[in-house]
Amino acid sequence: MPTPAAPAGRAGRPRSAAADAAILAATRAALVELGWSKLTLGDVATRAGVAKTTLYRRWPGKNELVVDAVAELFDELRLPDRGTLAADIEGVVLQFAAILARPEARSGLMAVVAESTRDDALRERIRASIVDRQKRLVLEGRARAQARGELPPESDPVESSRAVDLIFDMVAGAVVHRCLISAGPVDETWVRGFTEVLISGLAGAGGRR
Amino acid sequence: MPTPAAPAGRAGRPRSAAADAAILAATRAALVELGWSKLTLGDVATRAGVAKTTLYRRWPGKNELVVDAVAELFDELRLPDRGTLAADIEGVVLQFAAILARPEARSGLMAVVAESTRDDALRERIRASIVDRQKRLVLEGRARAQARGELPPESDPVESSRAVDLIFDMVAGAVVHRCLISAGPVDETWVRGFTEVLISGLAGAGGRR
Amino acid sequence: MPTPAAPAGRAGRPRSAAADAAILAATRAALVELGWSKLTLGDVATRAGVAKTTLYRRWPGKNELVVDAVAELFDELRLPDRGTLAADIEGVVLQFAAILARPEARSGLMAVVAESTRDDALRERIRASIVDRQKRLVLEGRARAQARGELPPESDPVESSRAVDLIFDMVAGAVVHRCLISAGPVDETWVRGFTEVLISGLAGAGGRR
Amino acid sequence: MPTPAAPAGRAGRPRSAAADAAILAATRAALVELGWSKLTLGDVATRAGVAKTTLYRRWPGKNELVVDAVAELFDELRLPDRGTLAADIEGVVLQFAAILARPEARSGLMAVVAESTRDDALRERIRASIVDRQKRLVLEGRARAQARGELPPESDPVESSRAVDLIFDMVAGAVVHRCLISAGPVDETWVRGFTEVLISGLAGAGGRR
DNA sequence: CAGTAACCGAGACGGTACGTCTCGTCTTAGT
DNA sequence: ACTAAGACGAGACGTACCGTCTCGGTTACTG
Repeated sequence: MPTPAAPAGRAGRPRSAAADAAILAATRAALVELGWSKLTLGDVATRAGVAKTTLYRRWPGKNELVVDAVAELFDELRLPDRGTLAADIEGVVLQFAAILARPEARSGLMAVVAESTRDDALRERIRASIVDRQKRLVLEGRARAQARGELPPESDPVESSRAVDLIFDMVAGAVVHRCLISAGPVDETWVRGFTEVLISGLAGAGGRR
Repeated sequence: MPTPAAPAGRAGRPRSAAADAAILAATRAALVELGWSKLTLGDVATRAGVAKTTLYRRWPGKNELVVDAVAELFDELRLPDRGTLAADIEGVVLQFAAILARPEARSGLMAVVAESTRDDALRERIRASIVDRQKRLVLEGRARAQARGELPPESDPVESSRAVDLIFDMVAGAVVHRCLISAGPVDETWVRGFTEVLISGLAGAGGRR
Repeated sequence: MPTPAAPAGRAGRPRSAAADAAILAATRAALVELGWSKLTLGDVATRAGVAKTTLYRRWPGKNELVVDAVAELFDELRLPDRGTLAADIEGVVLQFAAILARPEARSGLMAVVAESTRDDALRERIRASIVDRQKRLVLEGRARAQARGELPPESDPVESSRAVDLIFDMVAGAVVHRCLISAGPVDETWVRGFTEVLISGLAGAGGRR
Repeated sequence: MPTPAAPAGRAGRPRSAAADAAILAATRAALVELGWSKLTLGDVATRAGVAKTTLYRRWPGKNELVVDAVAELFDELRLPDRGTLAADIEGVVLQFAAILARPEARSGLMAVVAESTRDDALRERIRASIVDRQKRLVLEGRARAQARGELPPESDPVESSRAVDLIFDMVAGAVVHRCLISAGPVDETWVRGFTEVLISGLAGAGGRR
């Protein structure tokens, strides 16, 4: 993820591999303690036992560093097999909410999204590292539901991809909004209500088509 | 919205009323040009033709100022009467997306949300000035749909309030995620697909209950 | 000497007068301890109990600051009245050597001269603050010698000014070279030898003219 | 001049002889373009087509490197035979001034002198490489003047050596001060005036003794 | 209608972080 | 054992904002 070293990759001392991991871990630790706006790259470097120059050699700035540090968190998400589509969705929503309850994700994620509204390269980095990377969960869930006969198989591939995007926006959007904006609890009651509306909506809308 | 003047409001020169409006307008202008992270209070003061001291006398800091400046934007939202619940929702979603397309809203909103993850007073300010204030749209929409006979009347007031919150999270969340995170277009196709799933979901979930 | 405040001299908080003196004293202290090349403006600011910004608001950089700090040292020079021109010169030469023996003068003076070879504004600052300012000693000495009848009165004012410059170059140059470059002792023997050659030269050259 | 290679000079690849010359030339070129304070060893290495490591293996640091680079410049000085002592002195003074007009000498020389005030090893290096090395000019000049009968032969060898030092301080000091500190022109007028005073002084002081 | 208290602009203040630069060292691979 | 290349920890650079403070001056209530 960090900017690669001198392209030819030959001469000179190679970059320390350990430094990358230490920097990302230090970034998350600093996010927990200080939040995004009080996080400074000098402090991250100190925590990582690394010079500031080393950090700037690998990432262009705070935003890109935080994207990479946060992106790793979402790779922990797994789609549990609970027997039904509804239960699977409830499971993944709870996991997602649990990650968003962690301070390093809370303040980091929204902040880089805010920055990305004025920086196209950053928006792409977020899309590639976080958004598109987690759409796998929607694909897996749908495939599993189709195998169980809960959903009909795909016909139109364009329509199919559009549906994945929509579902991802609805699920991720609702959870993010609940956790971070309206700041209500993501408990069993809320998750069950949300899943019920979503499943009904998918069945209803799909059936009408 | 700004911190009120000396308590009882007695002696001394009163605060300039014009300054408040000038400061909020200057804040929005600065958000458009610079985005949240490069916005400085010194610059806002200069744009507003006001001393930095004046600004700090009225707002505790950048975050609170931006919340107030952004909150005014969402008051423009209106629920159009297009004859059906689906059409009403589509209308308000498009308006919401239009506001989120404006740079002063894009970068300001997400940034203060990010900051609010570490500042409870700020979270409350956001909830009061932006979130709760716009739930009126959901209430209006439901009332109108009930008047039309598209939705059954309320029975349980607790359940009713919970449903408003859920719907608000789902609508606002999906639009925010689409606009700012996955960064896809909010066009007719997407809005129709979203509304279809939502309406079916509400009907299905409501009917099953 | 420092850059003056906002010209109009009216609005705003006035500059602290104490800060100037504290900064120049701190600069000399740092020169003593660290020498010119290891002197940092951040350290000077700390010693003076002042913020770095305050320092940069008043001086453009290290060179100008050191010139001002060092210039004050040479204002201590006095032309003693020892009865004869030769004795007066010996007195002032010994004083000059004593100043050049102090570490704040030694490393500061040569360093700014070195820098001035590439910076015309700095060269002018040195000339105005140090060189021209101390030519008073030559003028005083000559006037006193003329009063005593040791030297004839001036006739041509152009020639007179040229002679002052030459004598200053010869005296200051010899002492500086002895102290700082060839690094020999400036003791009674050396001073007497130097003065003897100089006085004879002045008499001889003057007489021939 | 550079630090010698592995003591006895046995095993392994021998040091490139060309590198030394290239480094000193690159140092002078960098002095011309950048001056002492902006000269960096990394830049010198690049100009010389040499790795930074190579440079540090041969010189302890910037100061020593610059001393060696500048010292070579003064070896160009020659004592011309113009028939009289006065004319010889004028000739060598003009040559000296011409060297001090070159930017690599101007900024390099004073800077290392400044550094030498806090570094005894450096002062010795300067004295050995530059000062003592050029005293040959004074010795040659005196010998030639004695051969012509312009000066009496030496009697006391201690006194003789002391006189050489004094004359060197007076000549070099005056020229350096004129060129670099008071920053006036070293033209025919100045040189003639200076030489006149000096010669008279030597004659007068010598005669009186 | 005089006093005075709170406001206003301007700008200097002590801090802190920025992102860049150079230092002198170290670690590669290649000669 | 040397070389070029380049990453490394360290730390100063000069700039930009922060939020506070100190000024002289301006209102508009209150006594």
